[in-house]
Amino acid sequence: MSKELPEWEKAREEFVVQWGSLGTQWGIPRTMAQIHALLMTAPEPMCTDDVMERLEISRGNAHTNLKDLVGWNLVRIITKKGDRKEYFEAEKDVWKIFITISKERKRREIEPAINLLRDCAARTKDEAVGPGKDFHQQMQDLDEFLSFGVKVADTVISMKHASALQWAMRLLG
Amino acid sequence: MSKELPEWEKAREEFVVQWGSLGTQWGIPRTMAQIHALLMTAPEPMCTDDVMERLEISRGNAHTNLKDLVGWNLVRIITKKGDRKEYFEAEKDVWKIFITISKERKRREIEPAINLLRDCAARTKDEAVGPGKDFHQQMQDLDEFLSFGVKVADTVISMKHASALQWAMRLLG
DNA sequence: TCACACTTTCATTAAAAACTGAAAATAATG
DNA sequence: CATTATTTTCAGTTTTTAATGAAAGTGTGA
Repeated sequence: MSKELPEWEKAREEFVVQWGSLGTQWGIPRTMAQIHALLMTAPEPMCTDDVMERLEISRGNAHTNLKDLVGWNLVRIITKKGDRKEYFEAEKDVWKIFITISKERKRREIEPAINLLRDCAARTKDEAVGPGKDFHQQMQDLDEFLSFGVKVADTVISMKHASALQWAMRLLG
Repeated sequence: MSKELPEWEKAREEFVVQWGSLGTQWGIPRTMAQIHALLMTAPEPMCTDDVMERLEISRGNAHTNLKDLVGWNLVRIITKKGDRKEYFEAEKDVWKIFITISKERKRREIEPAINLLRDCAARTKDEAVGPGKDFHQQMQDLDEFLSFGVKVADTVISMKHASALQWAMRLLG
């Protein structure tokens, strides 16, 4: 007797697989994106074996990617009493997911870039004319833009969903 | 006699190399990011051979990545009269770069995701209770969030830098 | 129309990234 | 403390992605 999945589980299957492909285009490992999709749509927290079985992947792979997701603060570990296994549960609130990803990307991707730009700007601060000056200016422009973006992001990150929505609605007119 | 680079060119060298590494963390091919960095800081448009020589990469590699950057609208082709070579010039205006990247990412990454979410939501629209309903709701929430984000992005994309700045300043208080 | 300058493609190779599976480490239980 | 359940690591393998370099294609001008 095979497992005849209910309709919503078929849609979920599709979601997981496709989210995985989209992930790779985003530069996110396929398995990580799939696990995230799986957990975002999980009625209950899942353990490593659940994930392994569902996605037909190895223990090492499941483990590593689950822990990476925890490192991204997109997934948290749940323990049930009388059970020594770890269960994993994804944040499902879309606004919270957005905030979390914004924070992490800022930290991992934007801030290192800003550091590089500042370093390059500092090294050329005495260039007064020509290409050297232009280079310095370009580094500074990029730095200012990203730094300003970070400020905006920090503000949004600190907002409640409702306030952010209100604010954005005003923009849309 | 070796080429003793001026100070700003050393900083540029650093910028190109490091921007390349940052790129890979972003999911952008190293060479593509390096070429982009090189062109963003180029006093003059560069031809394929210039890029090959500077980055010590093959013709095929240089060609493919230059054309990919053109496909991203981050670089445009310049022709000089009396010269049949193509020269490449990157957009240097930070705000324009931002707009361009936003547009492309929307098209390549967000819109396909929205399509998937809508499909999954549609397939489960009749689920009235329990996990099936929750799944449907989750797909809808994600869809709504991303669609709203696209609207905001479209508005920002259509704004002049100055207006966007003014608007953001208001947010920052 | 031939030769040349340049661009594009693509089969092959190289490099990087992701995944496996099993062993080692850890920690809970009795 | 010994057993057992579970997590973590990692050397080796597979898969994917990127880069090479040479050949094919294109189009311009003599």
